[in-house]
Amino acid sequence: MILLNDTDRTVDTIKRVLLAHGVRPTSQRVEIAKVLLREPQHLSADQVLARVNVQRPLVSKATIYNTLNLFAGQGLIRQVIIDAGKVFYDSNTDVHHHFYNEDTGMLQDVDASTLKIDRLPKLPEGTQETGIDVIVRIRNKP
Amino acid sequence: MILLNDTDRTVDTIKRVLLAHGVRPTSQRVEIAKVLLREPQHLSADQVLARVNVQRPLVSKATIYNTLNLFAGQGLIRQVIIDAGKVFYDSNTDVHHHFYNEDTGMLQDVDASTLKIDRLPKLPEGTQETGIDVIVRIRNKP
DNA sequence: GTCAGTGCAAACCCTTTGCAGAAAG
DNA sequence: CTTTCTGCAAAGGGTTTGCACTGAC
Repeated sequence: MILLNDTDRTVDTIKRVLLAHGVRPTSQRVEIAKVLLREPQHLSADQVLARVNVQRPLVSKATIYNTLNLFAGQGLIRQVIIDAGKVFYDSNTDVHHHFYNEDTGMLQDVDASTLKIDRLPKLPEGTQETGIDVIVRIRNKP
Repeated sequence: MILLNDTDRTVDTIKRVLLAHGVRPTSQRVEIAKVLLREPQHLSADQVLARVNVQRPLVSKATIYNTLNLFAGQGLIRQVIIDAGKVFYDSNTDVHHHFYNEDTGMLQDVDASTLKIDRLPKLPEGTQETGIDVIVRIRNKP
């Protein structure tokens, strides 16, 4: 996981992390990384936009989307797709799964060790696996 | 699974299936069911629209969406969410999982027996499970 | 100086909605 | 007859794009 604690979250460290992932550290990207890499969290693009721009407008919506897609492509964060039109960006890139509460909309981590897939299917000829997404959908008991 | 072979796919049988699932069998719904319940398949709303209206316009886009959501709510079909804005409707309602080929966009069934989840996580307090979605993402080998 | 990155607004895509007319029981 | 369903077109929301400007190296 590429999370940075408070002392690590200096602009210099963040720049180094970005460069290590093949991402040019522009000021906007550093701001976005600062928000995301603070702790394990699930944020929508809109939430990232809001948090980056709390004080004053630092990054535009277009750049938020470009950057989130770039980060995801470089393995800095991970996309979690919940519903049509509900994408979360997960700053925890370790192998893990998710609870999705359909009543509250809340997304919650499921540690890989507590949901064990013990048999993997044979992949179709000529393909390679790029990841497994497991979403356990839950609802509040009536 | 609620699939109907050729001899079963009479309007009367389809109407009976719909009624058994608490769905009023209007002519549009019968047409949509006829397309979906033919075989196990993964269709987008647009594909369903196209197939229902090959000969002549029988069902409008709004009704396609209304009906697909209704069918999914009544357990006649199942939604599979792949990407933001990529929803497929799966006429196979048995417990099973999916391969998603990111290169071709193809969705493929994974039989439940070949992907075994042997340990389930403890659900959060006061919640009940409504389903588990597993998507194995694959890519063509270079 | 050159090329990549950014911001803005418009464009896009898929899905949902409001409402009047049509059909089902 | 009453209620539900359908169709149309318009609205909606989240995301992407085109293009001129800005900033990084």
